[in-house]
Amino acid sequence: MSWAERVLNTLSVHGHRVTGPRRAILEQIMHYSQPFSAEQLFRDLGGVGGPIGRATIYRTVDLLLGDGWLSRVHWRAAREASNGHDHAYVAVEQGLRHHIVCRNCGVVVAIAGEQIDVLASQSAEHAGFIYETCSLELYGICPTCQLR
Amino acid sequence: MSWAERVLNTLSVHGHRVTGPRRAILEQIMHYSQPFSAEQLFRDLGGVGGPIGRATIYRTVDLLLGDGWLSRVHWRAAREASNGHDHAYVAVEQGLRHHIVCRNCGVVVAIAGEQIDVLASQSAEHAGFIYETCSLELYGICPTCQLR
DNA sequence: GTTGGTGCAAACGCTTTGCACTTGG
DNA sequence: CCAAGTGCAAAGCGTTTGCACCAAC
Repeated sequence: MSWAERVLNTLSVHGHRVTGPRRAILEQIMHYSQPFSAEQLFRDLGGVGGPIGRATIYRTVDLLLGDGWLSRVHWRAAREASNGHDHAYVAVEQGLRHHIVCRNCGVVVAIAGEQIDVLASQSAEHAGFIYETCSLELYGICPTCQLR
Repeated sequence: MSWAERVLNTLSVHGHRVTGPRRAILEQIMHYSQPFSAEQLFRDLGGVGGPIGRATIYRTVDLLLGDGWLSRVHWRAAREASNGHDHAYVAVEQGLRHHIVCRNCGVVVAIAGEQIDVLASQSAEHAGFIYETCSLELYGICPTCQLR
């Protein structure tokens, strides 16, 4: 079952509707290997005059973000890779909340984070906090860019 | 030497000027214990008609961000704590790049991250990347809020 | 005296909103 | 059926920019 299908199933279970625009948006998101912006999504889905309105894009991105299906990336390198837009998003695979972004080409690779989660929860407790969640963004140069 | 003084020294060394507005902005930032937005900074420094223009706030925040003196926080909880504005910033103490944010009151505590950095660099290498840097945001409930 | 920094106000562009229409369940 | 979802276009608003003036070094 693909990421898009999993998202649709969950939406359905949560009482949301599985609509054409949502299918199209999810499908498009799956094709990205780099952080993308809402505007870029809009453009790639047909832009002005296309079948999907801007508002729907933003509302859907918000929905996905709220349910943890998307993660925001906001460092300069990531933003630049995403055409200069301020907010870039990355699809989140189950259990792979963390990711590493290439500062050169912007490609994103999800990484397993059990150890990170453990370490994070320990750090939180050390500060007296009740740990809830964390988000880690790594930056570096990907294998492909290293060869150039 | 305070954070503001350290920042000013570094700016000076880098060929930037130590001006009144910059002093005021740095001073104000030191007073925050929660993530703050550019707009909030502008308001707290006098707002419209005040001694410092909006443009200066934004330009300075950008400068500080670029040199790593500020860190961006962008999760919903943090944003809400920061009056609903999209971008929230946190002053970065030397070596304490990571921080934990209380989901309830928004208070921020810096945390040491040697272990996190080590783990991050290992994860990056495991993915074939040349590690450069990382940013970790933890979320939880602070000691004070736990008592309520 | 230079040149980087600043303030102002207008321009920008991403995001949100109101409302009538459409559609999924 | 009917509430959730959508499209459109306008409004909103945080952020950037151009330009003349000012002040740090």
